[in-house]
Amino acid sequence: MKAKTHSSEYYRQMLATQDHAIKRLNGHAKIMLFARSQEIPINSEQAAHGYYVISGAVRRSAIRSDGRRQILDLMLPGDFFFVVKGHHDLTVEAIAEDTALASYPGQLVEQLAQRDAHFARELRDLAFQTLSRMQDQLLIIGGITAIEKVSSFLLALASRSAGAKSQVVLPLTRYDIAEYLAVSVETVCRSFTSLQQRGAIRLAGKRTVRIINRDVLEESSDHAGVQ
Amino acid sequence: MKAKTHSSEYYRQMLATQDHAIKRLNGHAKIMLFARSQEIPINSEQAAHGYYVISGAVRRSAIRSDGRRQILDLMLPGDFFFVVKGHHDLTVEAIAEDTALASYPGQLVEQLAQRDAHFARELRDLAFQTLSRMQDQLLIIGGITAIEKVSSFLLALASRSAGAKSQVVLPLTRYDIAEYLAVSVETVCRSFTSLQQRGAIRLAGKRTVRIINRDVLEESSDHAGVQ
DNA sequence: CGGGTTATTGACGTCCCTCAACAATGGTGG
DNA sequence: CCACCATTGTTGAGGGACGTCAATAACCCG
Repeated sequence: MKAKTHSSEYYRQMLATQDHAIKRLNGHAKIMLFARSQEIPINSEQAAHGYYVISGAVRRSAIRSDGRRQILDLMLPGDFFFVVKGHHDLTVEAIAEDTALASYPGQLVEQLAQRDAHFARELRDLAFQTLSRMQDQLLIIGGITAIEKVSSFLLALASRSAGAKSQVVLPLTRYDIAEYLAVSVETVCRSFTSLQQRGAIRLAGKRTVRIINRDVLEESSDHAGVQ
Repeated sequence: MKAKTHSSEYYRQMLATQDHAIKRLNGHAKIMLFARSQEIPINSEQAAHGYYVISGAVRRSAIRSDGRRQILDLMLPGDFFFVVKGHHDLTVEAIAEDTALASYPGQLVEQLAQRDAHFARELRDLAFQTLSRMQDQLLIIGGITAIEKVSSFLLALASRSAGAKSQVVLPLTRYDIAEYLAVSVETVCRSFTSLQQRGAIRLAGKRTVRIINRDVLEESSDHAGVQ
């Protein structure tokens, strides 16, 4: 049974619930649907193109010289992000099937920012969102053990995803998680099973994590807890 | 023999050589000197306070729940950075003795940004600088082996530091490097000696690294090279 | 000179990456 | 609908890399 693709109107209604400064441009925003692994266009204008994640997930990643891929940022529903023609060769692509984005042409954003100084300021705050996300990721990756990383990752995901905090639906594969945490896929799997054996989480299906004991999970997320 | 502390006028001349959009506010900028490990004030206004590094080095770091410290960003001469009253408890402090900063009051920056849309745009680009730095760091930390991390770190430092690229003066201790790369201090040391044995670098004193063979160093900076 | 910080090297144990095999899943076409 | 195949997920064995503990050296500054 395949998930039904929603109408453009459906996504536009979801978009209306957002609370960003950008919402003032919603009238001019285009709703775009992406398949898994499909690249988000950069539209190489001068101005930085803006996107808002309605549903699904998006990753920004870079390829190392040795071929490995490192996910640099992970955008979830409710997140806003810019796409600039970076000096590095990094790609931005949809992770989940049927990822819905609202697209704000850089031209329009730039114009409004020039007219409205208050809007320009909120735009800057939006950029700090990205910075904050990357800081969190840096702290997660900087962990010593793999269980530490996976635990922090799950907690971060739980706090970012809307609704019930005790159940997290992973929008990414184990491979994506591995590339995000800079560990091998096998280690990610072993960490999951280990956390399950400790009674911290329970896997309901491959992609759904129920947080059984948050204390144990938080304890595992720092090095003292793992010992 | 202690390095002579320069006059405020000396630093102001160095500041005049900068090429940022912020230079228009140089007249209102204050020159501030910091000792090693001295914290940079946040001035908790609403507006984000701006700093330009004239000489020395600054680190932004966070303390983990297990007590370890992670350096989240490293600012070198020529870099511009903002200090916002972060939701996380992170500290910003000088690394090197006699670190000289130009301080741009958030109030003034905000005002000019409101008057001049072009300036506001350049301000946004300045924020992307920070983003770019953190992306580089994420790629470095995401490396597998320690030698990989140290090699990338040295190369990044060499490309960021002005002047002769074949000689890098480390503004930070081994401990700082360890906290930046998220590895132990001992491993940092071993990586240095290992790179020296391979003929990639040569340690001239504890804090000066001469890059003997850049090819070997670049080869060590990806995993294929380390094998 | 003396004490505190910084830097280096060794021994040891553990964690994780690699290779490998296999299971489970999902989509496609007959 | 089922067979097939690619993708995704899981578990085991083995070896190398790194963290920890420890001792010592080098350095800085009073």
